[in-house]
Amino acid sequence: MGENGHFCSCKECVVRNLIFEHVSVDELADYCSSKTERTVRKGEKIVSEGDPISSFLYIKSGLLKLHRHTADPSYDQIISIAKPFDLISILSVFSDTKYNLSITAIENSVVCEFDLEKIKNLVRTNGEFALDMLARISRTTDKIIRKYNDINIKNLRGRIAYILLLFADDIYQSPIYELPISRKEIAELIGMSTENVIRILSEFRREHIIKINGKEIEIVDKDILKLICLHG
Amino acid sequence: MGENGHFCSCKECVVRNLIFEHVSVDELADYCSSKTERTVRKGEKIVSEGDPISSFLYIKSGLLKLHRHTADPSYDQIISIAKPFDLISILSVFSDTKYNLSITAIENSVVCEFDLEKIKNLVRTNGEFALDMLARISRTTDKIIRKYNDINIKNLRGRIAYILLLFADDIYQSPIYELPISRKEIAELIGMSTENVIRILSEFRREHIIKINGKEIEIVDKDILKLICLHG
DNA sequence: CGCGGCTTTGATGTTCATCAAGTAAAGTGG
DNA sequence: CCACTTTACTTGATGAACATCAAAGCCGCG
Repeated sequence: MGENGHFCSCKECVVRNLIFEHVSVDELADYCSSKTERTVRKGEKIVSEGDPISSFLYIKSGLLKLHRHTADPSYDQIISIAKPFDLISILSVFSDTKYNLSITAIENSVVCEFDLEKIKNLVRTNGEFALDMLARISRTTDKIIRKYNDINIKNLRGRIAYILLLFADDIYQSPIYELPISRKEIAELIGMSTENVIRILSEFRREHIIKINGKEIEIVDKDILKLICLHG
Repeated sequence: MGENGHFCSCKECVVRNLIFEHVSVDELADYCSSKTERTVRKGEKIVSEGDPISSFLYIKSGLLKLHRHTADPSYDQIISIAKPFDLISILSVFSDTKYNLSITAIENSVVCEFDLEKIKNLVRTNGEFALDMLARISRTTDKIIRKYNDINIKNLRGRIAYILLLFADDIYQSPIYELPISRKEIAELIGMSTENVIRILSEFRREHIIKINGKEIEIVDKDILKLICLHG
C-alpha cells in the first residue's frame, strides 16, 4: 500500500482531526493500514438492515441516508442524513452485531472502512479516544432525537420550511442547492405524504419564498421561511 | 461513611453488575465513596433544561421521564421513560456541559449520583468500561429512536395500544398496573391530544380489551391489543 | 417507442385537534 | 376537617388539517 502514511491518506484526511485527535502518529499508521475506501454511486445501498457489522464506517465525501423499513404497510422512514466525516455506523457498532438500519447513498460518495476490532481496541487502550467517541455518539443521537422533537410540533408548512433550511444551512451552506432526495424521500424524512410535500413546495413557489427548477431549490426569502419554520 | 464497601452499597447495587462489570473491587471502592443517593418524590424535577452537568446519574428505583419543553406554543414532549438502572444522564453527559432536556420523577424514586470527573476518568483508564459505556449509550438511544419510528407509522389506536403494552411488558412486567403518568403525559409521549388519549382508552374499555379504574389499567385481551398495535 | 417511476394538481373523505361544558379528584388554606 | 380552588378527567360537537384516490404530464431508460 505504498510507503507508510503516504498512500494511506489518513494524515490529510479530515477525519483524523476529528476522531484521531488523540491518537499518536505511530498508532495512526497501524490503523491506517486497516483502512479501505469504497466509492459508491447515488442510489447504492451500503448497509442493509440485518447485515452483520464487521467494520467501522465513516463518510469521506458525498451524502447518505440512514433509514428503516417496515413491512406491513410497506413503508420507509429516513432517520437522518449523514454528511462528510459523520461516523455513520456509530449508532449500532458498539451495541450490536447486526445493523438495525439501512444506509444508502443519496449522492455519489466515498465511504471509509476501518477494521472494527482495531477501533474497539483503540477505545480500550486510548482513553481520550474513548471519550471522543462517547462525545461523538452523543452528539449524533442528540441531533436525531431533536429532529423528531422539532418535527413533531410543526404543521406541514413548518416541516417543509425546516427541511429546506436544513439543506441550506446544515448540509450545503448555500441558499441554492440541488435536492439530493426525491419528494417521496422528503416525505419519509419528515413524516407526511408525498403529495403534500409537492403541494407545499408549490405553495412556497407561488408565494415567492423559493424558486424551484426540478431538484434545484433557491431560497429567496429566508426570513419568512424561518418564521414559517418556527411558528408552523 | 461507614467502613469501606459496607455503608457504600455498591457491592449489592445491581448497577455494579451493569456498568462496573469490568471495574476491580479496588477501583470500585474509590468510586463508591464519591456516590450519593437522592430520594425524590413523584413530580419532583431532578434536572432542568440548561442546568450545568456536574454528575453522572442513574436511577436505582422508581420511574422518571426525560422530557423537553418548547415555549412558543407551550408544549412538553416526553422523550422516554427511564426505569431502574438506566443511566439517565447518558444522553448529554459526554457531549455537553449543560443538559438539553429535563428529568422529572413520575414515581417516588432513588437516584444515584457519581462524580462525573471520576466516571470520565474511569473511561480513560479502563478500556472495557469505556466499551460498556459505548454499548450502553448506543442501546439507550436506539430504543428512543425506534420509539419514534414505531409511533410515527401508527394511528391513534395503535399508539395507545403500543403504550399500554410498553407499560405491561417493558416496565411493569404485569398485565395489571397503575399508570404512573396522566392522560396528558401519555399524549406528550406519543404525540396526540389529551382528549383523544381518553377517548381511545374509553373505546378499548367499551370493547372489553382493557379495564380502567382511574389510573389502574388491566389488559384483558392482550392478543387483540397486539393486533391493534401492529396494524394500527 | 413504450414502460415505469417521479412529479404535479384537483377532488374527496377520514382522521384527528380543538372547542365547549361538565364531572370527578386532588390539593390548599382557613 | 371542611369549603374553596385548581387540576385532571370525560364526552360530545365541530371544523381543520391532512391522507388518499384519481388522472395526467414528464423524464429517463432499456
